[in-house]
Amino acid sequence: MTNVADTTPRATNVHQPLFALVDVNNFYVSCERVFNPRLEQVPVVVLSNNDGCAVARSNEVKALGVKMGAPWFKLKDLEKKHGIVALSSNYTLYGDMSNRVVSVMRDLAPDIEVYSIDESFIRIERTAHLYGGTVPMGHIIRNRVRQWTGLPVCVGIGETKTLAKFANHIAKKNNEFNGVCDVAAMSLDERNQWMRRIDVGEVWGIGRRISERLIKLKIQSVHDLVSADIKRLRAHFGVVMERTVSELRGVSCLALEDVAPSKQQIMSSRSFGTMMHTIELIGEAVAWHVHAAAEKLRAQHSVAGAIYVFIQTNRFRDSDPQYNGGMVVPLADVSDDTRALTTAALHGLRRIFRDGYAYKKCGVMLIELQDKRIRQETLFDDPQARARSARVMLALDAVNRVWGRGTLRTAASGITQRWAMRSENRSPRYTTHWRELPVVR
DNA sequence: TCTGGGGTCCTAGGACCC
DNA sequence: TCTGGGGTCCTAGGACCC
Repeated sequence: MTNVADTTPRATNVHQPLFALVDVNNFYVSCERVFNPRLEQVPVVVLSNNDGCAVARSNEVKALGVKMGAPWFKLKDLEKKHGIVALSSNYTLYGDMSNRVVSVMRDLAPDIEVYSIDESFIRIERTAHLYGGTVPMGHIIRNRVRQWTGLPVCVGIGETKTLAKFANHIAKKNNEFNGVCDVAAMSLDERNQWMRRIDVGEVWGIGRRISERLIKLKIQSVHDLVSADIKRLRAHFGVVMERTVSELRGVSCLALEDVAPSKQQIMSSRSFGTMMHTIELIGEAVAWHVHAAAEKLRAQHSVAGAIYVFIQTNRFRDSDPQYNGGMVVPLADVSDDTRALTTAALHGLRRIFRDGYAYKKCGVMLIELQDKRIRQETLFDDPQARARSARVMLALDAVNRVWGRGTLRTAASGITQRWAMRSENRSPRYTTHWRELPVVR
C-alpha cells in the first residue's frame, strides 16, 4: 500500500499547474429560471428530446429522488403530488446561454477549455494572484457569471483536472464553501478526510460498472482508491484507471485542451414523435439528419469518406417484432455536399429497410472524416464540379445561419415533417429569436 | 401512449503477413 | 498427438463522459 501522504505533491511551486473547473448548477433548469423567475423554489425538470426522460433536475426534484434519465411517463404520480413543472428542452436557448458564460469567463482567464455545454476547465496558476489568490478568483468568476448571465456556478480547484472535478463536487454539496472549493489549498489531513467521505463512484472517469467492481475489491471511498496499489489497479482496469489514480494523487496527466480538436465522427439522430412504417417518411427524416450533420461537417472544414445510416424499432416494446438495421455506405469521393451525402444515405436506407416493422428511430453518422484542406486528389477529380458544389453549400449555410437551420434544405427532407419529435412545453428562444424576446412590463 | 442524443478512448481478438 | 514467433491493422464491443 502506498500512502497518499507520501506521494501527493503540494502546490508550493508557482509553476505547478492548477486547474479550476467551473460548472453551472442544474444548467438547463437554471437557464429556464433566468427567464421565468416563477420557477424558483419550484420543482422543475427539463425533458430530453421527444419529452422522453428527465435530463435536468432542480434541487427540489433531486430531493424527491428522481434520477437522471428517468422516463417522464413514470413520474406522473410525483408530478401530481408535488406539482413538478416539466419543460421540453430548448437547446437553442441553452447553447446561447452557454456561449455567454464562456465569454464572461474568458474575459477573466484566457486559458480555458470548454469541456461541455455547462462546464469549463481553466488554468489559473498564472492568473490567480491577479485576483488575490485562487479562492478569491473563484468567487469573482462565480459572482460575475451570476451577475452578467443570471446563472449560478460552482468552482472547484485542484492540481489536476480530476482533482478540480473532485473539488467541484465538494463545493456543490457543501454550502459552507459558498460554491468555491480549492483542494490544493487544503492540508493533507483535510483533503484525506474529504476523500474518505466521498464514494469512489463520484470520481470523474469511474462509472457504474467500474465502481461496482472496485467495491468488490473493498475499494469504496476516494481515499481507498488513492491509497491502493496502482500497478494492481492498472492490471485489473487498464491505463485509464491508472491515469485517474495518478491524477487524484496530484500528478497531472490530462492537459488543458484549449483548441477543440475536430470531431472524428458526426452524428444526427432522433426518435420519431410517433411510430413510422413507410420508407417514404423515414427517408425524409434520414435526409433531415444528413442536412443537420453535413452542416456541422462543413463548419469544422471536414469531408466525409462514408456515411452510416441506421433505423431501429422500439426496443422497449418486447411484444413488437424487433429489427435494427444499419449499413456503412462508402462515398465514391470524399464529400461535404449535402446532396451527395443524401443520395448515399437514401441508398443505404433502401438496402436496410424492411417492411412490416414499426420504426421508432433513425439517424446517420458521418465517418472517415478528413480535413478538407488536405484532401487527396483522385483520378477522376473534377475541379469545376467541386467548385460549384462548394459555392452551393456556402450559400446554403449562409441562408441557414441567418434564417435558422432548415430554412433552405433538400426536398428529400420533406415539407410536413410528420416524423418530428414531440416538444409540448418548450419555452421561448428568448435570446436568439426576435419574435421570442422576453418582454418587460 | 409515453423510455435522449452525441461523443471519446481503450482493449481484445481475428486476419493477415513474413 | 503434433501444430513458431512476432508484428500490424482493423473491427466490435465495452466503458466512460455530459
